[in-house]
Formats: sequence, structure tokens, C-alpha cells
Amino acid sequence: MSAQRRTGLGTNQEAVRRHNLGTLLRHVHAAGQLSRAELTTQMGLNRSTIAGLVGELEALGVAEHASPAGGARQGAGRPSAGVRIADAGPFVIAVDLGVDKAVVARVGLGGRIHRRAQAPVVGGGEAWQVGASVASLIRTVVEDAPPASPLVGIGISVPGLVRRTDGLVRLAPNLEWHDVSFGGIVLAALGLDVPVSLGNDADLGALAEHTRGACVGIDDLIYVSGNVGVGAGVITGGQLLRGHGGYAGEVGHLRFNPGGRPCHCGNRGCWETEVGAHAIAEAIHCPPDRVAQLDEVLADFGKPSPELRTTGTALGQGLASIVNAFNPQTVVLGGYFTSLYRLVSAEVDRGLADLALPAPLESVTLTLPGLGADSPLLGAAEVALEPLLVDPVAALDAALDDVHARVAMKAG
Amino acid sequence: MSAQRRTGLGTNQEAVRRHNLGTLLRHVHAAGQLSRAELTTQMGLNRSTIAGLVGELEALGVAEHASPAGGARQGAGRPSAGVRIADAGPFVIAVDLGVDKAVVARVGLGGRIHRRAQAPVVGGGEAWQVGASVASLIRTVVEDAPPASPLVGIGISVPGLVRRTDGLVRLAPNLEWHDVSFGGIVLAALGLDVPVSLGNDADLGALAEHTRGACVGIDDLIYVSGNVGVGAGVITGGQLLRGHGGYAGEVGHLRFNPGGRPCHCGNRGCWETEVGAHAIAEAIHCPPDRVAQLDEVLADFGKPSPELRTTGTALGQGLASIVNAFNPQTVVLGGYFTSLYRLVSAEVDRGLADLALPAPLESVTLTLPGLGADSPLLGAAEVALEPLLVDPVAALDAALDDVHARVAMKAG
DNA sequence: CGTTCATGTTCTGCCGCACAACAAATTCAG
DNA sequence: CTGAATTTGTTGTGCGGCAGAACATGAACG
Repeated sequence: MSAQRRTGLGTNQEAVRRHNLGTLLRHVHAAGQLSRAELTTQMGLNRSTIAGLVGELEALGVAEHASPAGGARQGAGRPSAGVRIADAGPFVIAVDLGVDKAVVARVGLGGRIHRRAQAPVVGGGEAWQVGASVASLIRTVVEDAPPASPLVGIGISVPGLVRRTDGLVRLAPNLEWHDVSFGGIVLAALGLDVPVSLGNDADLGALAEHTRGACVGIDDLIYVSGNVGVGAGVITGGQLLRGHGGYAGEVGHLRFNPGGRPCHCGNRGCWETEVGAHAIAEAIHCPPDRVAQLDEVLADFGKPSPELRTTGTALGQGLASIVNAFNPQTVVLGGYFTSLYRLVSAEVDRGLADLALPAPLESVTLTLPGLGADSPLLGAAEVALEPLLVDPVAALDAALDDVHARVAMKAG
Repeated sequence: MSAQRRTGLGTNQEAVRRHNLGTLLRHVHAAGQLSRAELTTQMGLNRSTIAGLVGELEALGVAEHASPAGGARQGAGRPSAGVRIADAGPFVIAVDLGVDKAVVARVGLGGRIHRRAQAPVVGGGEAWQVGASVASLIRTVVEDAPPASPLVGIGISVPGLVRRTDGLVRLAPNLEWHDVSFGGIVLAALGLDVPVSLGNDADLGALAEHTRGACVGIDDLIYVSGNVGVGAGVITGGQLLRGHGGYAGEVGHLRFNPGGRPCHCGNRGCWETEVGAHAIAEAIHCPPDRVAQLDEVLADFGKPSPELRTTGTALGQGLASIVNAFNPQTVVLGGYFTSLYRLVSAEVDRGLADLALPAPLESVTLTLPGLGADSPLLGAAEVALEPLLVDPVAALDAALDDVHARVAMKAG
């Protein structure tokens, strides 16, 4: 994730060039379009240097010239030429494995979704079946990609624990997966060999909200995801908190009520047993077959019942522990917590205010995802794009050209 | 803390030099002494470049030549010249404000404590009184500093919440401080103007254990500090987790037992009420006036009582939440948790194993501080030394020469 | 005792960025 | 409408920093 240097290594000159080229692209990626003048000030480099870097990115087919920012100009002077992401530039495939469906998108730099497709996923389906389904969706979204556009990588969001060293899905309760190498399965089904990165859905949601969602410019945030399980993605100091194995943020199993209900993890009274999908379904008398669509059910809900208010309080109280532990500036309520918070925000706020320490409480804000339900999907895209923002030249060298032809060939 | 990443900025050549000089010094600082050959491989730079950097550090009086590593040599070839921290190099003042005493040390690069002094601190003492006492201790330890050695800064460990923007002590329950600008108080008492950095004791303990304690080379660790309050310092990805305001790691107020005892924070059943000093004192029938020396009381303890075993279980169970949330590789038990763990390690281990998720549990290790009770003190030194490791030239330019004379003059 | 090997030292060259001078494009003042 | 002021793009030059080659040095190995 981190563009930056592995501490301890020295920096030589080619590293400087690579870093600056990547950082420049990162700025364009984040802003969509911006002027060279803005780049000089933001990067602290000389005009001439920026010109050289921009030229190189244009030669790589990654960026392209844009007419000076059409909008309101301020002050005198020659207007600065714009730089934007090239239309037919490199792209990635983003996959969001949800509770009941898989969403696949072709995403370009700048986070632009060029095409998307989705298919239902049967709960408890075999991994290879899901993999085949995802591969088929990938073929669809790749279909009309510009022939010159190279594929940089595939990013996959998984609702579960993903080992960071190799992307192995250690545990995905909804899917009933244990130790599934889903990245390998998808690649095999596609017949391709490109970099695949897997990540936890909450982690990726946090990343996306940080880059282009509700938390742009906020370097300490937590994306709390309410899906069938409850998890959190933590960004601190602008970096994703991964933990040693990559499992950090499993806040669903924080101790909440030791005398409470049994949790599938084997304990009693985990936070998840109070604010997880099943608890909420129970609170609103939602039929079991609609639990997967809890988000929609909640969105259609009128007036919150007392049980739902209690759940809201529990949500806020659990958030208090999280706020005490991580001291974020913003907490994003993703998944069905979005709908839940719309219904019982007062209870959530009160639960948080009651239990959080004053110091971390005073600067924290609860908010809803700026990207709606697409956060994990776009986070997966961000992860897959990351190599491009670290070293554009190397990433493009490793990227795959003529993807459409290759995929079609394999499929036939 | 981090030398690096002002994300977004470009790198120019003087930045490269500064970074390499700082990184080189960081290596020497971490290793105490190492050969140029090791530096070339570890930093990935050319021999000639390393030679230039080492020469500059020697000219600055920070490093000095050492005869080729005296010990066992392996293989043929010319032995590589050693580099070590200069004897009369720059130093910092480290302060550890404990529960019942203040410890002050003069610390050089390499974490070497040149001189230390301590004095009792009365609980609930006015901040200015404590500041005067600390200033007096600082005069003592500075007394015999080599005249040529410049003072780079002062680092202070405080048992409480420290705002990261300005080092304001928001809350230190033991000391009964609210919003105390302790850094300013000490500087005023000293009559000096040098950079002061304050930090939470657990945060600094984590830093020290990471740099030169039990967790060298471990990039995801948590230092859980049992003092009168319970707090944690979290290092993740090699970086200290600070949080937006700097208050991250307040694990003492994680929800543990909602029906439990009232906590000074206003809630009931915080983890601290079960494993904090007062809970333990009660469990072992420790007289109230000795709670401040709980560590020693526990060390003299023979066979753990059933109540103490229960406390051990609670410690382990709380650690489970922490392990789930942060997924560390190592958890260091600092403060009186060190003595407690020696007594009831079985219960702690079992409590952790019972409640933690399998994935984060499988790679975590509980351990004791490698620096004993000095972790926070040495962490304060590390923080104060940090500018030197980011940009040695700039830090030395800003450093204070002739400290002894200045301090004596002001004191007289 | 000479060979081998790894390292320190010196010198040269390359690469990347900064800077200065000039050209271009727009705003502003009259 | 015209010229000054302002800001930026472009081009050429220079400097700083690292890499690499050639040579010197010092220890182990046969």
C-alpha cells in the first residue's frame, strides 16, 4: 500500500525518479485532473522537472494533456496546462464478493468505473464455482476495453480474514470458506497470470473512503462494516493498519457483554452478537431469507422499534471502545450500518458519547460512506492500482496487453 | 517518528542526501557498532557513497572510526572498518514521570544512558513543583556532560493522554493533571529553549522495545502498560499508532464487564477496573499506601491467590480483544503486568487463548520487556533523538552547545 | 610466500533536479 | 484597445549525488 521507502534502505537516483513519477501520477489519480502549476506547488519540485515528469507519463500513455482548467480562473498570468488520466490508459479489475452477490468492475486510474457487472452468489457455494462465476463476469467487463489498454492487476474484496503475505482467505464465515486461495482460483478460471491482491472488505472500504470517499484528507479513520459479520478497516497516519498477519480490525469479536448470546466464534457476547445482521434481523423481525438484503430491508423501514433503538445504543457503545482504542478522526458506518444509522442516529451518538473518553471523543465524527455501497469495490481497485502509483514504468512493464484477445481465446 | 513520507511531496537531491545521512545514522544508532560493509548491503548503496556519508558523520562529530570488528571474522578479504557512535557526540535528556518518582537520564545515540538521577514525586503534586524537581534532576545529569556535546532535545514520558499537536498533557489521572503544558513548565524552570517532546508512557515503552528491547525487528507489537491506569502503545508496520489526537491505545477503558465496578472514567466495568492497580491491590490485600509500589509488592509475592488467578484470567481475556483488534506479533507486558505475568502466566495465556480468534492468536507471543522498567525512559530518549535520525545536519544546527554552562548560569 | 578475496580510496561519468533566461498567454489598468 | 504586469511553459546550463571502474590495502588460505 505504502508508496514509500522501506525504512533502512538508502535512496539512489533512479529511486528518486521512480518515486517522483509515481507521486505525480498519484496526484493526478486522486484529483482526476489538475494543472501543472498545482503539481509544482504540491510536490515542491521545479516547473521544468514537472514538465519532464508529465512528458514521461504522457509518453507512457497514462496521462494526457487537458486544456487549461475550463472553470473560473483567478489572477493574472498564463493559464496552466492541465494534466488528466488518459482515456485509454491502463486499468484494473475490481471484484467485490458480497454476501449474496459478486460485483466486478473494470476500473481505470482516477477510480473511474468503466464497466461493471454482477451475478448472484449462492451462500455456501464452493469456491471454484464462485471463481468461475467471477471469471465470467471479468470476461464481460473486459470485453469492450480499448485494445491498447493494459491490465495492471486484479483486486478482490472478500468478507473475511485474508492473510497478507499471500492473500489466502483464512476464514470467510458467510461463504463458509476456510483457507481458500481464491486469487489462484480466479486466475486459473481466467487462464491469465496477472498480479492479484485480496483484501478484507472493511479494509478496502476504508482505503476507498480515504482516497475518494467521505474521508479525503483525513488520515485517521475507521470504516466499520456491517455485513453478516462486523469488521473494521483502520487507516492511521494515512496508512492501512494491517497487523502482523493482516487480520487487524476484527472488532466484531470485541468483548461486549460477557453474559450475552453465544457467538459463532465460540465465545459469548461478542459485539457482533448484539449488532450483527442476525441480531438486527431479530430486532426487526426480518425473515431469515432476507437477512442477506438487510440493507434494503432497513432502508424501507419506517419508524424504529424499541428493539432497534437498543441495537443502535449497542452500536454506539461498541464504537466507543473502538474510538478509545484507535482515536480516529472519522468513523464511517458502512454496510447495513449505513441504513441503521439513518434510523437510530440519536441512540448511536448517545451510546458513543456515554462510553468514550472525552479526549478521543471530542474530535471524532460519525459519517456515512461517500461512495455508498461501492467502497469495498473501489478499494479493491485502489489496491490493484497501487503498483502503478509506486513505479509506473515497472508496473506497465509487468502489465498485460491485449487482454480481451487473451481472455476470449482462453474462454473459447 | 517516521523519517519519511510526507506523502505527496516529491524528492529532490538534497532530500536524498539528508535521508541517506539520517538512515545511515539510524543504522549505527540501532546497532551500536557495525562495519561499512554491512552498511553497504543494508542500505543498498555503493561503497564509495557509504564512505562519503560516514565521512560526513565523522566530521559532524556524531560517529567515529572503530577498528574492524574485533570478534570472529569470517572468510577472506580485507576486514571492513567499523563505524560507531562518537563518545562525545550529541545527547538528549529523557524523563520518565512515574507514579511515585521521576527518573531523568542523559542519553546518547545508541540508547546509551550516560547518567541518571531520580527523585520522588508526591501524588497530586502541582505541575510546577514537579517541573522544578525535574529541572533540578536535569541539571544534575547535565553536569558532567562533555563540553563539546550538544543537547538535541528533551523527551518526557507521561502516564496520561498527551495531545500530539503540541504535547499538552490532557489528562494524567495519577498526577491529577488536566491540560498541563508540562514541556513548557520544565523549559521555564530550566531557562532553556530546546525542542521538547512529550509522549504517553505506553507509547514510548513500545517505541523503546521496538528499537532496542524485546521486539527488535518486530514491526507489529503492543506494549501494554500496567500502571495505576492501563494503557497500550501500539506499533504497527514499524510505526507508532498515534491516532488523530495522539490518544490511541487507551485500552484500559475497553468494555469488559458492563455490570462491573464503576471506573473513574464514569462507566462501569472497564477493563481497568478488573486489572488495574486498585483491582490487583484488592486481590492481594495490598495496603493502599503501597499501591504505587505494586510492582515490588508483586515481585515479592510467593504463591498466587485465587483472586490473583482471576485477575490473570481477566488480563488474558482483555488481551484477546486487543489481539483481535490489532493483530500484533508480540505483546509486551510492561509495568506491574511484568510481575503479574510471572505469577499467573498460565491464567493469562488461557484467558487469551480462550477468547482470541484463531487467526490472530496463532502468531502472537506474550513477552516481558527487554529493557525492564526503563522502556518508557528510553522511548522518551528515542523520540528526542528522532530529529537527529531524520536530518543530522539540521538537528545539530538547531542543537544547544555548552549546555552545562547555560544551565548553571540560569540556576545560579 | 604468493594467491585470492573483500574492502577502502580515488576518479570519472551519468542522471536528475534546480535555476536562469526567454517565450507565451492571460489579466489588469488606463 | 494597448501596454504593463503576472504567471506559466520551454530551453539550456550547472550542480549535486550516486554508481562504477581502476587501483590500493589488508587479511585469510594454500
